[in-house]
Amino acid sequence: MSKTLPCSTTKRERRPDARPGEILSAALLAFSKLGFTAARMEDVAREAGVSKGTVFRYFPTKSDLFKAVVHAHIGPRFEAWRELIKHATGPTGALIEELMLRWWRDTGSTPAAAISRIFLQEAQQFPDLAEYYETHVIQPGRDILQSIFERAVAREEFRNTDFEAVKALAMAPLLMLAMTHHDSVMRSALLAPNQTPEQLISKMVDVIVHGLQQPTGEVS
Amino acid sequence: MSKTLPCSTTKRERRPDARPGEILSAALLAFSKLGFTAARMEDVAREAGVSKGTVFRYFPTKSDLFKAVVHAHIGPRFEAWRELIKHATGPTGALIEELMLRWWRDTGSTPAAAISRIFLQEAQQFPDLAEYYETHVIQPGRDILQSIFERAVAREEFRNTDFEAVKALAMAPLLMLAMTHHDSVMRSALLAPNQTPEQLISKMVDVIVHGLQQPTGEVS
Amino acid sequence: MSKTLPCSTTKRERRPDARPGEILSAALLAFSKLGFTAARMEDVAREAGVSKGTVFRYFPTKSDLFKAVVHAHIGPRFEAWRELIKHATGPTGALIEELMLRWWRDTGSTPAAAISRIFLQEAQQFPDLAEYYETHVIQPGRDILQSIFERAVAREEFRNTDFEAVKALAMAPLLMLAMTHHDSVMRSALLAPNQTPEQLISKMVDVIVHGLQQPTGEVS
Amino acid sequence: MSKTLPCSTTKRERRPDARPGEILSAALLAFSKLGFTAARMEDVAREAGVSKGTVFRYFPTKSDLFKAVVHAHIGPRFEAWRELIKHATGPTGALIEELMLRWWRDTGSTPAAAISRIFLQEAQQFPDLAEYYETHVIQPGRDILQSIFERAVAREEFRNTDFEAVKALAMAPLLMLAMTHHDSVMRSALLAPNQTPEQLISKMVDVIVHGLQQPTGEVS
DNA sequence: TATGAATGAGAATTCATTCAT
DNA sequence: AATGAATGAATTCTCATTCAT
Repeated sequence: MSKTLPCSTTKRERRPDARPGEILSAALLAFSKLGFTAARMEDVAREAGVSKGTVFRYFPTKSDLFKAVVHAHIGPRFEAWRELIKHATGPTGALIEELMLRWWRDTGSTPAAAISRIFLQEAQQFPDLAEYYETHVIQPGRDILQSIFERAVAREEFRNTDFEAVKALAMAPLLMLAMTHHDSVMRSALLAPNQTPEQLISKMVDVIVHGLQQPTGEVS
Repeated sequence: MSKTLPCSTTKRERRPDARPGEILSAALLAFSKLGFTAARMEDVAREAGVSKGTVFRYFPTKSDLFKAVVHAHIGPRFEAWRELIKHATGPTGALIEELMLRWWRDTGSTPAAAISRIFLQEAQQFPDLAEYYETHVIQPGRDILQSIFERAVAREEFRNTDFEAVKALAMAPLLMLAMTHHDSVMRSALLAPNQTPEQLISKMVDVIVHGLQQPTGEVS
Repeated sequence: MSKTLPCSTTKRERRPDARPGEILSAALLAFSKLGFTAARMEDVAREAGVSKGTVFRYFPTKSDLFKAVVHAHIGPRFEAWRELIKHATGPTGALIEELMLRWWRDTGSTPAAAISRIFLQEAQQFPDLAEYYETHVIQPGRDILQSIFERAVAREEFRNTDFEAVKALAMAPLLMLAMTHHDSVMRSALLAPNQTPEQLISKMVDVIVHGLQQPTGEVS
Repeated sequence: MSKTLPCSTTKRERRPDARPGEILSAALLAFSKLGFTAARMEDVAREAGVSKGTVFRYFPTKSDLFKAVVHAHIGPRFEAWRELIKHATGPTGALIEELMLRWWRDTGSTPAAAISRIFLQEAQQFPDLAEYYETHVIQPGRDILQSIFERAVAREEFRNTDFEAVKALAMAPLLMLAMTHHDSVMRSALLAPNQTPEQLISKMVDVIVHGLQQPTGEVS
């Protein structure tokens, strides 16, 4: 039955090194569409173009796969951002806008953004991941914003204040934007019908920066 | 023959009027902990102190139960808010702060807030609910904010601008706060260690209001 | 809350004596539509216009209910038929036709006919019922046919032969007719499009009687 | 050969080609014993020697399994019968007897006969199957009988008459025989204690053929 | 006695995981 | 190493039966 001629053409392309990456991409897609519980390993396998068994060869359990997805997409660009801040010369408002638009372009608008959404739902099932996330994503993010604000105070652009709330004010809309970007219903909660995410980001930065500027006159 | 030996606490109680509400509460809890897919109907039953069968007596399917949970907790206080706005006499900043603190107290900090989080993850499975949510929650919310801003412009408190982004700026942190409030990891993404949600809200309103005030001087 | 005035009008008609009969009728209907397993006790209750609890008051289990249905509709008219045979004077063909048409009118075309169909499917689950059926329905039926054939031989209408097969030949189409009468698909297996059951019965009797008549000539 | 070794080690076997057939056989057995509703998928699995999951791998739902069972056993031999008729030379009585005995041997006495019984009880649940059955089993069956009768008329063996009733007279006992063959109680309704199905069939054909022969003398 | 709410064993179906090929 | 057939525990949902009212 299975007599194969001694033909040298290998029908299947062998890319064993590429496999894990393809599986991770497929898994990110599956998890972002359905969440951790509802996504099926078979979906991941099909999307990755391999068999179920192969997925399990690289990632022994579904949880392992999820953790690997998170690790593969997490905490990537802090170094680049720190460089940007270090060498920035212009006004802080423009710097913040630049950083936010970059984050949106590189992370928020990509499938990786779904990870935050999944975390929001299922972090409790992965306490070790959650700790990792806290250490490698949340804290660095807050630190970077803090350094920007301190720079702005030093440059006498912003009044000195408690910046904790401002960080939340700046990060929350971005995260919401990212988390809702692939869901038509929830997206409309943030984004007006003809508004692009980039426009929203620019405008928000504008309001925040205004709100933080040195008071030229009195404040209510 | 009668195998029922210990008259333990398994008393049947007939309280048909109370059951649906109890089940709904239990379901909200279960869904908010695990999400729609991962929550088991048996969890709901145990939490409500009834048997599996009883849950199904009142809610024929898991989807029906979820929809009932949403309907029971959705779109509640718009009328009260509109009244508040209509009779408000003080500065707009104080009005916004009052509204947001109320929302937090009445909704955001309660288990009902989990509904938004579940929606974020699984709305696609419930298109009819999503439409309802859009109509009865999101749109009214946006409209109320819009009316506040217009009032402030009329009173010459705020400069006139495109308020779409401001709405997002105001709503996103509240939603994030609500969605992360019951998860220790994600909560720290927004809230600084010793900060209360109320403090965060007040401070954020302060920054936004500042950012919208009539320019006393020039803007960068 | 439920204060009822000392009004003497009883809202509900009390017919405790009629209850079991109504439940049996409802059960026959339900069983005939869906079979024993698929029919639900609640269907029976609703059809009978009582509550589930009431059904169980009269018939402790579903099996008991089924057995009661069978007993209520079984083995009914043998005496009447025996009388008819005893006093018959005309040709045997007419007698058989008369008996068959009566059976069809009184039993085969009524809901009671469904019992045979259900039996066919589920007799194994009710061995005691099956024995009862054998004793009180099948044997008497065969005996009556036997007596008719013997009468016909005595009257020199029929040639003497082994009548066992003839009984099967006579009974099978009637039973099939009864069992398929309420199912449009299977009914067409027997009944031609514009044929009535009565026409079919008459014609079949005609053929059988012909086949049994004294040979006037030779037989192949 | 096909007896499973009494070795208790539950070895997994991979025989994807053989599985569907084995499952179908097991399902036919289970359905014929209990009917569609009462048969459990686990029964089918155990009978087939596989796990529940394996049954569902090949047949996604219980209905699908039943439909597959029907298709596997339905309407098979019409071509063979038509050939037989075309080349028949002898008397029609012998031809009919031959056909009926063949049907009994090849279909009526096999487990496949149970399909008719299940249909009789539960066809309403499968309207598409019912239509298929009507088209591919019932109609061809009637057509074949019709062609035999017309041949007999042409050969002047049978008097010309309306054959619709005769078809019913011929088919009903066969179907009843098949449907009751595996149930000891109902079987005795048709078959006398020491009678074989083959004897019954031969004798019935004899009576019918007699009843249809050209009248040598007068007819009632 | 009648009701229908409550129960829980059981059935169909799903899917992470295993393992023969 | 790769495949996908096979497994069975877990999950939704059903319904005969029980029992508080």
